[in-house]
Amino acid sequence: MAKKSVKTIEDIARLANVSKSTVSRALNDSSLVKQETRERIQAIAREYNFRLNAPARNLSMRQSHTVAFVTHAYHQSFSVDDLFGLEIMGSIAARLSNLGYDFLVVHVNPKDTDWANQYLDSGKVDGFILMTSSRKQMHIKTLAEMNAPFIIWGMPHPKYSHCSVTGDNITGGRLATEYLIRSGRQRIAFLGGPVEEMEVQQRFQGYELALATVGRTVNPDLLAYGNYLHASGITAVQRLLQQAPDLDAVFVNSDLMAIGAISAIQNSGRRIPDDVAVVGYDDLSIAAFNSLPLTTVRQNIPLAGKLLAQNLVQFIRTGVVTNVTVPVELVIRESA
Amino acid sequence: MAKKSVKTIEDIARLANVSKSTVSRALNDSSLVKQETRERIQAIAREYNFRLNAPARNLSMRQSHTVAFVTHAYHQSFSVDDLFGLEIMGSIAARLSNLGYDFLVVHVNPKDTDWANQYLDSGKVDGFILMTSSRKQMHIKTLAEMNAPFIIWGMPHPKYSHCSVTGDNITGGRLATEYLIRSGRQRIAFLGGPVEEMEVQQRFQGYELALATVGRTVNPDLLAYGNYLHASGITAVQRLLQQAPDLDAVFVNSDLMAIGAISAIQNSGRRIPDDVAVVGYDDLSIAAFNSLPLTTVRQNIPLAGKLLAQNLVQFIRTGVVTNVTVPVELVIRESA
DNA sequence: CTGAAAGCGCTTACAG
DNA sequence: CTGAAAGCGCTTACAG
Repeated sequence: MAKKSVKTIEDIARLANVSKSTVSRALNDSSLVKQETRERIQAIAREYNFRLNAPARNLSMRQSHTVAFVTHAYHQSFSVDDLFGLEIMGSIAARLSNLGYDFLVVHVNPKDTDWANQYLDSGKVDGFILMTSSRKQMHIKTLAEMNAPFIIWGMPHPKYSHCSVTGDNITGGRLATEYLIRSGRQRIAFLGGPVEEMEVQQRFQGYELALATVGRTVNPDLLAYGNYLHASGITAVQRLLQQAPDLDAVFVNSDLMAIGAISAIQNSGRRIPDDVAVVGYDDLSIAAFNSLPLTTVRQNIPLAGKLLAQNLVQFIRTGVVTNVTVPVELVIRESA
Repeated sequence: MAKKSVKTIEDIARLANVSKSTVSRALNDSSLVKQETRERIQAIAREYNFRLNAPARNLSMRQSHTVAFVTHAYHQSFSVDDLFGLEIMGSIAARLSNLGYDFLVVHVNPKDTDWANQYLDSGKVDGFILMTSSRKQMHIKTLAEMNAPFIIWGMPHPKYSHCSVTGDNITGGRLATEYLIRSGRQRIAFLGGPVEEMEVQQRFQGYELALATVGRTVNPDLLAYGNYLHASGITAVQRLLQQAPDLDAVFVNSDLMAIGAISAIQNSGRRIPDDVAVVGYDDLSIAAFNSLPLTTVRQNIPLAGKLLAQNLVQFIRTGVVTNVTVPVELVIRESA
């Protein structure tokens, strides 16, 4: 297994009898080289299994060609609670890789306010993808004010102009509630994510809208909020059950909370979906795997990830800021 | 928000009235600079929020200071089935970051045999962390033969010398089985991962050992194999139930399969743990979240991730190959 | 302990 | 369409 002898474009240049410049252009598919030369050089590169040196290229171009995925890290270590992030990671990585970008995962310490500088000023990354997190608003502010390229999953910050991709939360809330109404449910509870989040307020709007359409009105006893995570689904639904023991349905803002809610409801002696119907949100892979498969509002995670990747790269390259919302759909299984 | 004016070590050098060399040394904590100078320079760097440029540093040092996490990608997109990988990712990333390494995630296409070259020869990464995957043996061969620095989760390949960290599978199998025996179970089934895997064979050894200790012997009707994933737990346990309708316990090689197995067993009209006890493996976060919390063999994921990170970095730096096994423990919840 | 200088392997004006 | 040369921002022998 001989040490590879062709390691730099200079080696290729020698082999092809051209200059380094031409090799560089050929390997970058520049239209500045004659097609025939380009193909000849590319063939040689392929033959010798040659790869451009990334650090050299990045230094020269003053771009890292890599993007950071900033993880929220509710806790010290990852768990199912981070499943949404994991699932979307897959499609982000795929799209990024075929755009020629690498995918760095950055686990930020919530107290650390310096991470963005650390990765940007060092030339390690060209931009950031920000997922949901309790600190999201603060992070957006930091990034926006330092003029860092970034994109977020969720509603854009009202005060700053930046890229985002978000689900259609109003429709999501409406779809879930309409279905519950059509199924004959009379006392439909709303179990939201954090009240202060725009996304949650929009899902609530959808809920309210659907209710209003059939002449109903929101009952404050039927409202509770959690933090999207499993444990909060349990406690929040217990609160609901106490405030309104006769509820017969609950629209939950995440699958994780829905799974928690289901077990708490079952423990209270009620049957699902007979006594109370539960609709989740997201359609993570566990929604279908759950012992009681979840009826839920499906986010289009593959599309969302793809857009997160390509719109960030587009922003890095051209500076155009996009705010897109991806459609949701209701998938009916057994919990409602 | 003025554009930053100090961007390179040259700027710092000017500010500190020293040479670039000295700045470089000071910022790298070299003992070659007088402590006082070093501290003065570091203070200036801090004041101006200066970061060394990573591509330049990497080019100069001919090291990327980044490690690739190679994901198995059973499917196109991530799901709960990749939860083990996700959970371990957290601790790997943490340890890597405090060793000064970055964490790239590489989603390899199973058919692609070229990914390793692509990342190594381009100087994008210094080494690889390989998790479980159907192609693991082949990937090890590829990496070993190209002399790439890497570490795997699992048993090392017999033919090649390389780093690894693995769980104590024999003890894991023994612990689970002994507990089931102590609980008075008479017909204990073994639901393994892929038969051809060393890890699975070792868990089987532990199972056999525990049985032998109380004078029992392995009944072939009580054996089945899956692929660690949820769906295979369902089908495999159905097979078992057919071969041995009177089984009263099953030791399952993953939590994911265990969850599938539980629902299939319940659907067959049997109660858990009363009629049949189920012990899982791994103790992923879902084990505790499951509607029927899992009794399971806990892998020490935080420790495993930490070792995976630091032993790979150690190998990169010094060439010493380590093969370590981390302990397991039984955690008793409600499924057995 | 410090500095001047070469070198890491690319890209890209500039000139032809 | 092609090449010579400068430059990207570091590190590190080498000399002092």
